[in-house]
Amino acid sequence: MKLLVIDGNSIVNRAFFGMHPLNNQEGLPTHAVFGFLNILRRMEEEVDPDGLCVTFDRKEPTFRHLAYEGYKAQRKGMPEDLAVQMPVLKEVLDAMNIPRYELAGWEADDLIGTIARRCEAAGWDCRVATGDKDSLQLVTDHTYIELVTTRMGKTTTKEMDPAAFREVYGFEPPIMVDLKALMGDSSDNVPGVPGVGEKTALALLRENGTLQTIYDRLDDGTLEAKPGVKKKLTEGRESAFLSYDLCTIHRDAPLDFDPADTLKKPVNAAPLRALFEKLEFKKLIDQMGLDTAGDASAGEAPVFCGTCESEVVTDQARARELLALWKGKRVSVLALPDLSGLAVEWGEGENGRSALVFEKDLPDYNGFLRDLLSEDIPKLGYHIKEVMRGALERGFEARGFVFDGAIAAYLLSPTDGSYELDKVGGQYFTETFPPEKDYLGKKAWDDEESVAKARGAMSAHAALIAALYEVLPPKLTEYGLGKVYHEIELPLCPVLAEMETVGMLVDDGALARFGEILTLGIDTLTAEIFDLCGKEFNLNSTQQLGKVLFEDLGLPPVKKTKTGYSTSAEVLEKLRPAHPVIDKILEYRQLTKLNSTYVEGLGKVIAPDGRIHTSFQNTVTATGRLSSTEPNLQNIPVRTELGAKIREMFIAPPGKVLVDADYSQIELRLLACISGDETMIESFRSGEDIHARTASQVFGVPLDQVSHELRRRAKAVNFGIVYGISGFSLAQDIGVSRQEAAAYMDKYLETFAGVKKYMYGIKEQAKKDGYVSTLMGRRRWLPELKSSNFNLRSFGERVALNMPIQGTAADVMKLAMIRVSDRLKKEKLAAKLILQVHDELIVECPEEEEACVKALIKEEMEGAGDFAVPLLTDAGSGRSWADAKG
DNA sequence: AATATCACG
DNA sequence: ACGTACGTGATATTT
Repeated sequence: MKLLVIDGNSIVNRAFFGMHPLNNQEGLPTHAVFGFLNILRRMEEEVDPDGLCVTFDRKEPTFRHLAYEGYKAQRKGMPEDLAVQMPVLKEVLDAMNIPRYELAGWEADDLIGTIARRCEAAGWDCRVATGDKDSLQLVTDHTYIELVTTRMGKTTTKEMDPAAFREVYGFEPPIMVDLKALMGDSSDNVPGVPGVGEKTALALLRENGTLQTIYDRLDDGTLEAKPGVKKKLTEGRESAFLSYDLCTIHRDAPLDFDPADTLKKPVNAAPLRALFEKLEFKKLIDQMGLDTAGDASAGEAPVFCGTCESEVVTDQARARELLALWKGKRVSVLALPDLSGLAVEWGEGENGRSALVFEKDLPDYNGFLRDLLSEDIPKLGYHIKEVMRGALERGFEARGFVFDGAIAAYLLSPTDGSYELDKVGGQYFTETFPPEKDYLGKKAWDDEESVAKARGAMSAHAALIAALYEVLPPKLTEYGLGKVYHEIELPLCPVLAEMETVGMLVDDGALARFGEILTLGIDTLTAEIFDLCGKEFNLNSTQQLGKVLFEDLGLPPVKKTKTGYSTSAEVLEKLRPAHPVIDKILEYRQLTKLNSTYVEGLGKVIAPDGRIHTSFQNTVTATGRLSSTEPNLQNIPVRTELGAKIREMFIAPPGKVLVDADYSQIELRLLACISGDETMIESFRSGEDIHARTASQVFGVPLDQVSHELRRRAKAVNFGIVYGISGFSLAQDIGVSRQEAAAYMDKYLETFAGVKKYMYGIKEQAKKDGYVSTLMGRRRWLPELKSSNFNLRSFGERVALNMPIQGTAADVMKLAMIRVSDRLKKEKLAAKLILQVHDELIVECPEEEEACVKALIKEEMEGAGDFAVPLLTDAGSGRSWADAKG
């Protein structure tokens, strides 16, 4: 038999800090309960126990706390938002018939220890789910700890059995207490022996086994240790044994516990359903099969299109009738890929109605689209850029969109990653919506049953778009996102649609020839590498390569990954002098990367018109940048000579040229403006070389004597500052000692005092507000800053620093794109914007427009923002991307 | 589906 | 003392 014990306080804390806040409509925070239930359900699935129970701390201080005042002082009260969820969670557990244990004066750890001991006594196995590493001392052959960690918002568990424990710590579980008694634990305010850290403590324990032995030997003079250590041990004796006591989990709590009580029982369905409804955990009701439990709300609150009548339009007369009806009305449009079909929903009194129109069914489908997508019918959409591209591919422009639900949802919460309609609907409404794959999936239209389902889903989603139109815009206004939404994101959609449609011309012949050269090189290198290694293997397998390098050839491993040896370029670079094969492998890597990702990858996506049409994603990044997919044209090589050859393959057609303009150091300029640092602002205003200036200040040499190397280092410091770097990483990056790197940073922040002030100020502000924003108001929420997890919190702090800078640069570029596109149209030029790479724009235009376009694009990019320092661009032109960039 | 690696700003 | 820079996407291997 097996029992799963959940450490209630620990897990609910993980859930609370690890998830985005969630409220029900009454404003009651619910995400801690929601997260807890998710973790509980997952653990139950993974562990598959016979019994289940949950333990909780009581607030009162325990007898152990009283023995040492510092302990209590360290404990902070729970955040209000979590505290109000605790009684709710307990109510839910009761309704689920899961026993919970709490005992005044005893900590959850002690209860768990007690439960585990009694389990073992009864012949049961015990699994403890907790995020608290202190519990690891409980690990035995029959009691494992399921260690729950939340990293970057994702929850994972690691099962710690005795073997796993030894693997990580190198000693037996009970020794953990001895270790902490020596080294202390600042997070729990356990003092330990002052002056003894992890290294010393581990060494002592390795030699002597336990704390008691160490002191016994100290007393009888047989302890082997440096005099300093002995002195510290003598002085810290009392503290050590007090710490030992503080850290020991007591397993003798007077708890009324019998493993048999924990055997699983069915839930009390009706009250549980009522609770979940109050909490708006619609999906849990579904998943736990509570739909029919009780009859709390059966029959009421239809889904938006629950009474919506839908029809499939197949004849022109009906289509014309509908178009006339929609004129001047507001309709929702949900489109299938390439506009091959769509659902149009419109309100009629209480009920919605929807029309489903498919290219294959309607004779003059294109004519229908033209009318529907004209200015005369105001439309609500979802990913309207896709509709606009679809229209352009059919030869006309889509107009009249007044709302894009996907963009609105993205701006409100840009870190969600994806915005499927059902997911967003589930976030803002209590209903559950059918999944998008009902109409986008592979088999969505295969048989009669799927078709009916697909149509229903499309109607429901079209109706949902209208509902989102009621809910999201007020929130955009409330959060100050109106400007970014109306003045940047919406007007950018037609620009992106046009860029994607126009695409970029590729010299496929030259690309293929380049591929042949690469292949020759790859074959030669492969043979040479096999020869040098004395065997053949799959060079693309990092596992096999690792074995060959570090086992067969006996090279020293520099770094490990979780699956074995690291063979990354960074590692290989260090190994270069050690063996001639390393060079060949690096070269092999470079060639295969170029060949498979760029030559072959790009070759596959050249359209019949000889051009590559990327997709720009405008609801993906957390900072407001665009991203580019299928193919990604924002990571075409440029940094190495060979790689840059790929850019020679991107060309203008005969009679045309490419014009390329990029912002010069836009992020650093914005750092200067956002932080208001006088020195940096002045430097940019006077047109200095900022990296040289930085070098001069930081390294203390005259401006005209800054060497190439010093400038390179200063550049790395400047980049690092924008990313919220630590001294360690800077050292790694520029290859100097940690102390040296730290000194550079100190000097930097001394020179640019405004930047230093910003670094601290923005973190404080972010912590207070819960978000950071760009100068235009784009916002990113930072729940990470409240995390108790050091790494997650530090990450949040770096993001707080970086997002306003990277995000403002993204805003500026988006504005520039709208301005450039508008100007080109206004001036009636044939020039077309075809690509954006974060700080770079590319236009294709007739040769005769070259000079004019170059001036225009420079003017519009530089005029896209008005800041304390000028925005400058470098512009060039040529027959290929490689030429234009020079 | 997860991992390792590497391309870009 | 933590663990080590922000933002992306594609490919190949392995599970």
